[in-house]
Amino acid sequence: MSKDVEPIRSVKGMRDLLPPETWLWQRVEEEARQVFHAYNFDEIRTPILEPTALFTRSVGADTDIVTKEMYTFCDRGEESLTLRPEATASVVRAYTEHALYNRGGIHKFYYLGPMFRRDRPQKGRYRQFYQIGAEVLGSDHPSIDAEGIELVALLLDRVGIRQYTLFINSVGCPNCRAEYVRVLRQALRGVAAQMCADCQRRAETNPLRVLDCKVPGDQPLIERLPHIIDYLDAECRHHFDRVTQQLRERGVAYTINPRLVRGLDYYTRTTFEVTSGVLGAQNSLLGGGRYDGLSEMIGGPAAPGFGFAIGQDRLVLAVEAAGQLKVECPLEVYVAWMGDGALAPAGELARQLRRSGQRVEIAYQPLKLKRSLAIANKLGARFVVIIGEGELASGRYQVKDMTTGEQEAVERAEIERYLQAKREEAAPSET
RNA sequence: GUGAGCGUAGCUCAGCUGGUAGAGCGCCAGACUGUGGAUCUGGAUGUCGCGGGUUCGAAUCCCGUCGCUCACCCCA
Repeated sequence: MSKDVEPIRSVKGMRDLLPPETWLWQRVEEEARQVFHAYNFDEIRTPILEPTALFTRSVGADTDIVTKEMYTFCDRGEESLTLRPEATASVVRAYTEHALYNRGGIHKFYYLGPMFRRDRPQKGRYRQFYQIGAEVLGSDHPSIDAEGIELVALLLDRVGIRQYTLFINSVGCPNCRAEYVRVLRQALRGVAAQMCADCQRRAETNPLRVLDCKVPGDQPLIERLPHIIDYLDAECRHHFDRVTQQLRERGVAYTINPRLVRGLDYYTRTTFEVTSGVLGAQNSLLGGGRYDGLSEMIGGPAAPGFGFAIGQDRLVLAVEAAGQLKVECPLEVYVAWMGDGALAPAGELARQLRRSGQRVEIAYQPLKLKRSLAIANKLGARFVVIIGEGELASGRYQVKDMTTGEQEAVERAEIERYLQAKREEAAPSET
């Protein structure tokens, strides 16, 4: 490392994911894709950069995300662009832009990728973070909500997470929410003075957020505030009852949390969230809900939607804590060769095994056998094939099983089959 | 944006009230010229985050600054 030049570091709140952790990330992504495919969701990929207005209109111009947490800049001094802080708005934009609603039916999308939010970093919260999410567009049927939540439960199960709480609530439609906010403001007028400074401010600016307050002293007061569920109109109430009924039928355990109000403006009716105790203060693992008005907010047609986003950084933390998902990426074969004449034949064997899909490493330069074996051992190789003068002369290579230390001479042409047989006898149940 | 804690070898950390830099792990080599893991021996690596101050002398004390972490806030 040079002492004269200031080393360049990664941007604050953005981190490198290194192996072996990337193996775990891949596993989580593979499980997610499988579950999405099983529920007939298709992948959608939208740009990371969007016009700023997409988010100011959808997420809510007064939310913290828009007012102070977005990476916004002017492109060549002209258009205001923003690194996406979430993906739902983009998916709905794409749905509208390509007039997918004209194709009829219900559209089910999933996506994986980085999002950007200029928060102060802490555990489970980064400025570049990753979400695994899904959106269902084109129907407001309660079955959509129930199926999405069922999907989430299956995915959590697949990655070995069993310790979590699923909260559900309904925030109603704009009509009943307006009524509730009025009642809530009324109720707050009486007690706000006894609450924390933040709540006193929220009582004026965004009374729903008072319900989220974590200050212990405020809790008894919040308990006595009216619940939005009691102010839902008949249709919203019916919708909520159908969703919860279906969750019971589907065997999905949930807890109704009347205080669960999502932070984004576009949510209607169903909201839900999964929290995990292993995540620290940022305990929300995923969240989502219905957003029947979002499409119109960004200039599209009326198009009901439902979706959720899983915080992948947090999901991986929870997967690691649960310790159920074992990820191994074993090196199958290390090819050790001695003498210049052995390089070509050794390379040929490595190429053959690699083409059949095995993970193979080969020494790049001449090494003593002792050194080769030490490297193979460090790399965790299951087998080492040893090729030197004697092996070349006989046409039989030494194959060493690193787990048992046993080795035997195998005909060159038989090596691939031999390794296959050894693997099967070691793990007969796996295929 | 606010607050607290922490910055010493590649990693994890020790270094008491100031006296000139250490351990374990890892890495390299050898004991062992074609046999890894174990053991033993030896070796390399640090502007003690950075800048300033106090002092005969600072990793240690003081101030500032940067970075990381956690929490608040907000949220996945």
